[in-house]
Amino acid sequence: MARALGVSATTVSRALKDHYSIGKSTIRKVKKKAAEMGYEPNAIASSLRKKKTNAIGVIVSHINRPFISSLISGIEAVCSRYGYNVIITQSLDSYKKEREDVKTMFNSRVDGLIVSLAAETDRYEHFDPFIKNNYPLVFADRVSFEIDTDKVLVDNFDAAYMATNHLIGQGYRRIGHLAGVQQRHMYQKRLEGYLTALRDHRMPVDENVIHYSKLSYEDGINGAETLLNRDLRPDAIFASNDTSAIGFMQYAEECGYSIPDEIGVVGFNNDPVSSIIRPQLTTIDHPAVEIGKKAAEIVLDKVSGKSQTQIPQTISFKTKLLIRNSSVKGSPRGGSNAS
Amino acid sequence: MARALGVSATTVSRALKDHYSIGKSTIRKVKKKAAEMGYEPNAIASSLRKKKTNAIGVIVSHINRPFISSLISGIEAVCSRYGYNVIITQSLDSYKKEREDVKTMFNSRVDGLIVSLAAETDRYEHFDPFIKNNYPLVFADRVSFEIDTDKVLVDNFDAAYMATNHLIGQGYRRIGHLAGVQQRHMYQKRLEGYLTALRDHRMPVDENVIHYSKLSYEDGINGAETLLNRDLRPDAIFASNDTSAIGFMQYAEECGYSIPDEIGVVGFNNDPVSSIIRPQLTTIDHPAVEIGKKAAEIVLDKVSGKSQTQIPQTISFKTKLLIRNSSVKGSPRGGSNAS
DNA sequence: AGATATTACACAATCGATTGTGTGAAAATT
DNA sequence: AATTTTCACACAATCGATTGTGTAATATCT
Repeated sequence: MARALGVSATTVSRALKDHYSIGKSTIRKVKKKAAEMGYEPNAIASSLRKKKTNAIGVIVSHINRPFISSLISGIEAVCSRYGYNVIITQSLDSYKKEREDVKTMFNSRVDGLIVSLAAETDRYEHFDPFIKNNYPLVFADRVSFEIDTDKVLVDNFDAAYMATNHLIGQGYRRIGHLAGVQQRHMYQKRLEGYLTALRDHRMPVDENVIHYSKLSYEDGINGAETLLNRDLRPDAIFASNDTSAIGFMQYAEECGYSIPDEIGVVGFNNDPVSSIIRPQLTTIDHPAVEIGKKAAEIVLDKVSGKSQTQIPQTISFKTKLLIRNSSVKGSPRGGSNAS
Repeated sequence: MARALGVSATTVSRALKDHYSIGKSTIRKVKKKAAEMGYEPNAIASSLRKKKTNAIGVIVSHINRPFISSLISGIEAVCSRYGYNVIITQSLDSYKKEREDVKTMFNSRVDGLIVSLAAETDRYEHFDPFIKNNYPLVFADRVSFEIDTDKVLVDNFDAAYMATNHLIGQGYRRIGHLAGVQQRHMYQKRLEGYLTALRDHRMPVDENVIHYSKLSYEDGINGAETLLNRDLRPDAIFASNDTSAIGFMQYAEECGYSIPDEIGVVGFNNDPVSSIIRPQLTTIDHPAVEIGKKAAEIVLDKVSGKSQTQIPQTISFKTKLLIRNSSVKGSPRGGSNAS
């Protein structure tokens, strides 16, 4: 292309990169010409030759969810800093779509792939192309331990334990749980942490105060409707996400229960809404952006060959319990913008 | 590659696409072999040759915002259906970053570009590579009329007019406004719609009840603090987004004002939080996903050559006013899950 | 049977940047 | 002055799929 300015393509290519074998005057000349004719190198051709696309693939369930979009934001921030593009698809929690997405990503020859698994997924052969070719593959947040890859997640067990422990410490005696799909490891761990905390305090475990669902706002309402009508209703609830916790809380209030005095509520994720809702929701701070950043760093380290270890690592972030008004008896209903 | 099975690359390439000039038996043979050796075509090479990447670029300000992530979700849904990848970058509302992003997108040779402008942006030369090469370029939501491209947005004037009109109809007599950065066309139009509604009802316009900001939650609080301490405080507010509306509302409540009886509040966007907060927030339903879908459709139509017209079109979505409790005097504070 | 049409595939160029190797010319060395 | 070293650049192959053209082999027709 730019060889219409007298020199060979070789020279142009090398001049633009300050190659040692090109004369200084030529470099200046080429750069000037390139600038004035608005020349931009074709990344496609470069990718083909270098077998490197400078693109990282990301597969998530739904882009428009607070947690997921923060995750992506973190990934993009890191990738962009290192000159990598981010290609995104959403599996919509469908195993089939996820399969296709993985294939698409592979065909696009992304340099690495970050995945937050679809809810449906319970087999993992579709990741074989990446595994077998030793392409960087990192699972973020929604991971599976049935496949041997790098994983970045939070310590769900610990977080759930903290949350439940907190409710116990606040004097609640019959703590229920809104549990998620047990297919996903994260929700299993949250249930386990909850159960273990109860047992450690020699409190009875009652399956009747555990409600399984997909944790939507409506599921929270349904959960409240179900659990609060039991003979022995719970006097507190630990929900596996904020959305369902708020559904639960609002239904309980409509039934005339006072939060937190009669029923304590703890959520999970620290969605923006949790600090805006009144009473403010006690929840687990989930470092979504950090997880995204870390996942991206791992992938990029592998891509650049910086990372030595071939054995997959699992990075587990510690979470923080954010104690707010929904779980502390005697709290004011509104105000006190302490987040 | 797959020519290690007896035939030429030509034949393989054509067999996989059921080219007419390839024998049926050969096609079957090639496909079988390809399947069993897990052959996947290299999209990069294909892109280079066909000058088509099957990728659409998306530049937004911040990925992790309810509105933006929904926009992206819509874009991805359409692109994915037509076999296109979505490459995303976030400008972080920086003009400089947006510039770089556009260049990156161009170098990646995306087949089309969808942009929601950075708040800072007030020049548009960086889009020249797309304009001059006649690559599809569509602005979504945060558009500018200083550059001649396709645009997809909502009728901000009409929405603001409706919102203000509604407040007037509810008997509020001194309606304030939380206005956004006037750099952006959308916030100008919302201000105009607000002003026009007032004038049409022969109500006085008072700059003292208009508060300009970036519309964060804190900006909403500041706005309330400022406006409610004026000699003639507003008895209602129309905010240019939900986030600031909620900040305003909560601060007002903390000051002891009753919403909606003493002060009416209307937001903009229909963020998820708006129907969860109590009192539920009257707001404008902003079809973010639809805007994303439409923008993607326009781009893809141009890419595939379906679209005849060369003259840029502006698609303006009508919005709906969602009347909830924050603006209807005598409404109950909580409950009534009518969204 | 000979001529024409059809079928089935291979050849070779191409997309645009990259990179190892080759080669003149200028500079440095003995 | 002859030789070695350094410098500055061009040649040509390559990445892998695509595509217009060429050409055998088979089928169809008169």
